[in-house]
Amino acid sequence: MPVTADHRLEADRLAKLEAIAALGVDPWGRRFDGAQPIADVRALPITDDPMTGPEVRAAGRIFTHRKMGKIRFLDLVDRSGRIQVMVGQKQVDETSWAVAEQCDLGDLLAVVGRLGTTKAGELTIFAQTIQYQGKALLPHPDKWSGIEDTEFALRHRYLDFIYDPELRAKAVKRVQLLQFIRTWLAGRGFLEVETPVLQAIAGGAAARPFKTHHNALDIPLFLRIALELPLKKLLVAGFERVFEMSRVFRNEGISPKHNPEFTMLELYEAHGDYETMMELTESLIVGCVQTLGQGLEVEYGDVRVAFPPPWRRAAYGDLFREFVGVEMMDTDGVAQQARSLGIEPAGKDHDVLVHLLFEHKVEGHLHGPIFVFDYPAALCPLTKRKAGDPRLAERFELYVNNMELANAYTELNDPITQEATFRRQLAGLPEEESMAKMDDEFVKALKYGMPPAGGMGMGIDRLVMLLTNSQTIREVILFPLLRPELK
RNA sequence: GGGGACGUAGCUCAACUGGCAGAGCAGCGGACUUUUAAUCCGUAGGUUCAGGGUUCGAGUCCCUGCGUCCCCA
Repeated sequence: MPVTADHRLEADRLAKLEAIAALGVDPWGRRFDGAQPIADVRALPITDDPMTGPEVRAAGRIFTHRKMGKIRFLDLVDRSGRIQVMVGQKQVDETSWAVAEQCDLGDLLAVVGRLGTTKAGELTIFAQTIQYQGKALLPHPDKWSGIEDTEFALRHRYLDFIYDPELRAKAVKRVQLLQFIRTWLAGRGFLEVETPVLQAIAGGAAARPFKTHHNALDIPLFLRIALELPLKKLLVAGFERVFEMSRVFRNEGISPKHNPEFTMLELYEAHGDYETMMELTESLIVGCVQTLGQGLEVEYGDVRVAFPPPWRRAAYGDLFREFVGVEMMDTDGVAQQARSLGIEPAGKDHDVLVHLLFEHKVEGHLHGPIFVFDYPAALCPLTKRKAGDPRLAERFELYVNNMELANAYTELNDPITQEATFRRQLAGLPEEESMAKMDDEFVKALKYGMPPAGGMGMGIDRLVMLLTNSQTIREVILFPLLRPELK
């Protein structure tokens, strides 16, 4: 099928594609066995004479080239590094030279040759044969300035990874972190499970869900906004230690810290509580920091975050008193403080006001890492009340650099209280910000007996941001959501 | 949702107060067997995001829309 060129530059490259095909060479390449990572090639011992150097095989993309008559130097890049290749008309076979003459920046190439240095001292593969591995029909970005335009980069993410090595490195670090977390949790006896993404009731968090429809059943369904409820059903089911690290979806704004789909880790440990979760969370994150091999002091923007344990633990109420200046249980004091911030207290639940004040006046001080524990109970419908003080819930949030990184509870396993908290809609809280969504199926599961448990949830994207010094969530997501371009 | 900035050649960017749309890289043709952003000679490449308006004249000013980014809620 003929390919049509949308642009003169594409037409130039199509002509070369045809020229390569005319040589009897498949312009889209074929299997090439034994390619050594370029970084490994670079580490090989060499001799003074390139003719006696080690024979190497490499495959990659043409990044730059310098043509000098009947000889050309090109820089080949693969996942591991970059190396110069010399292709001379007298040094390679006829077909290889003919192919080399049709090469453009961005094309894919495999090369067999001997490793040595040029007169200028550059480590070089002196090609004996080259195998064409594919054409770039569209011109790649400028070889030195790369991609500057954010929109172009986002719409051509695959190019962004080529021309922004830091972005690529972050993607690799993300994979390392996910692998570490999985291995670490498995080592502690946690079973990784997969629970439904499509749910009849999107519970477990306060967020607006994406809505879809199942045709055969003719029912509305939602994409999950959290992992919590099915995982707790698995505690009822007797799995005892489970985790899931996967996508959740929230139909809300996009910002430097929010992508509509993001990766959440949630884990549940039967017979634990929020204090066991603090220990677990601390060890897990310390392990994450160490696995990237950068020490326990991490640069983030213009601040340093110190992760050596133990981390500070502070009661929500104590922080509230310190930074708001009134007791969090002081109804009049809280209302007065709210008014001074321009928040009208009438018609709002006391605990809603408390948390608004907390967000305004306390969060900015939480450089962390710091565990903030014992939250106002009304905000926590899925959390066990504190022994001896039902106004508080056994919940903590881990703050690092003023950002909520993890959230954990002593899980509420009492179905009677659970049903009551599901039914209690807090005044002053928009419905999409409420976690109280009646879920009879979940309450029923609790009625069969869920063991006491600690549970923890962590935003993986935020963790990766923090540990890779990324200021936006886009930098740690392979393909961030973007409005499609209208044409 | 509100406010601000931006959108020019394939890429990176110029174009003064409104006055002939330009450069580097990439491309095309040529010279060159040791280059390192190779160099040199020549050449081509534009719906200035889209639509409307003001003006003798608009990339530039005004309006609307689209898109991206930033700040705020």
